Amino acid sequence: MPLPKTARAASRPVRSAPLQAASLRQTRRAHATETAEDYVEAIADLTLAMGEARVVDLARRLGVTHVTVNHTLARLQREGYLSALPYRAIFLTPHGQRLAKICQQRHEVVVAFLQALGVPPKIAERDAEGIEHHVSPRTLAAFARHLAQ
Amino acid sequence: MPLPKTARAASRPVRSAPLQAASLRQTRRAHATETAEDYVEAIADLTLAMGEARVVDLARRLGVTHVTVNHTLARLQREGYLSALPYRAIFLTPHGQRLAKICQQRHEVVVAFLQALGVPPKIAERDAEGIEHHVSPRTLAAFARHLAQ
DNA sequence: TCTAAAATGTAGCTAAGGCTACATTATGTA
DNA sequence: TACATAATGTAGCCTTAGCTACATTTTAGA
Repeated sequence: MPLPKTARAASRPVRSAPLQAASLRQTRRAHATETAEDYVEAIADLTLAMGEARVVDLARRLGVTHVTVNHTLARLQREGYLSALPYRAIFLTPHGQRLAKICQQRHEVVVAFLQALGVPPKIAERDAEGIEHHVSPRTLAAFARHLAQ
Repeated sequence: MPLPKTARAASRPVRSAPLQAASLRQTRRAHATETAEDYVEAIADLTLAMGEARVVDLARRLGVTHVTVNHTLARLQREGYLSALPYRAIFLTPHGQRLAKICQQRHEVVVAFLQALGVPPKIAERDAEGIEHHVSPRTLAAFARHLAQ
C-alpha cells in the first residue's frame, strides 16, 4: 500500500510544484521563439557577410535541409520577422532586425562568459547555442557584471 | 545587384557555419531528451515526496494536461525510462533513475550557480529549468568550480 | 455495498519542425 | 543563345507535444 498522499518525506528540498510548472511553461514558450531567434540571427550574419541571405546558405548554417528552411521562413514571414519573394533573397523587417540584434549581443555575452569561466571555446560556443535562449535579462546582466570584473 | 558571393565584410567576427550547424544540431538533439529529463526528474521527486508518482501530480508539476502526460509516458516507457501499468503508479527503470539523479544534481548546481552570481532565486529557478538541459559536463564542472571558490 | 467523484485512458484534432522525392526557376558558361 | 547545374519551391510523409471532449476505471464515503 502506498504512503499517505499527504506525507512529505522532506529529506531533500523538493521543487515547488507551481513554480516548476510556471518555469516549464516559460521554457516551452521560449522554445517557440528559439527557431525565430536562430533564423533572424543567421539571416543578419549572412546579410552582413555575403550581402544577402539565401536559402542554401541558411540551410548550411542551421544544419537542416533547404526544405525545412523554406517551411520555417514561411512561418517567420507570417509572423512578421522577415519578408521574402519566391526565388529572391530574404530580408529582415525592422522587427526581425531588432530581434537579431538582441540575440547577437546576448550570444556574445554568453559565449564570453562561459569562456571566462574556463570552458573551452568550441564547447562554449556549442553550449551557448542552447543556453542563450533561456537567459533572462536579469541573468544576462549578471553574466555581464561578472565579465566586467 | 548583390555583392559578390565570396565577399566577406569581416567587420565583425561571423560564426563559423560548420560549427554553428553542428551546435544547433546538438541543441536539437538535447531538446529531444529535455522532455525525458523533466519527466524522470519529476517522477523521482514525487516518488520521494509522496511515495508514488501519479499522472495528475505529474500534470500539475509539469504544467500540462493529464492527456499530454499520458501520451509522453507512453513514449518514455517505449524508450525504457520507466514502467507503468494502466491505472497504476509510475516507476523509473534503473536507466530512468540514473538519468533522474544526473538531472537533479545538475539542476541544483545550475540554480546555486545563478544565485551565486546574484540572480534572484525565482528567476534563477526559472532560467535554470531551460538552461540546465544545455549545460555540458565541462560547463557544469566550470559552474561547480566557481561555486567552490 | 453502491455510487458519485476523482483519476486515468482514448479519439482525434492542431502546429512545429524534421525529412525524401520531385518540379520548377535562375544562372553561368560553352 | 541554349542548356546543364544550382537554387528554390512543392507534395506529402513522420514525430513530438500540445489540446478538448468523452469514456472508463478506481476509490472513498454514505
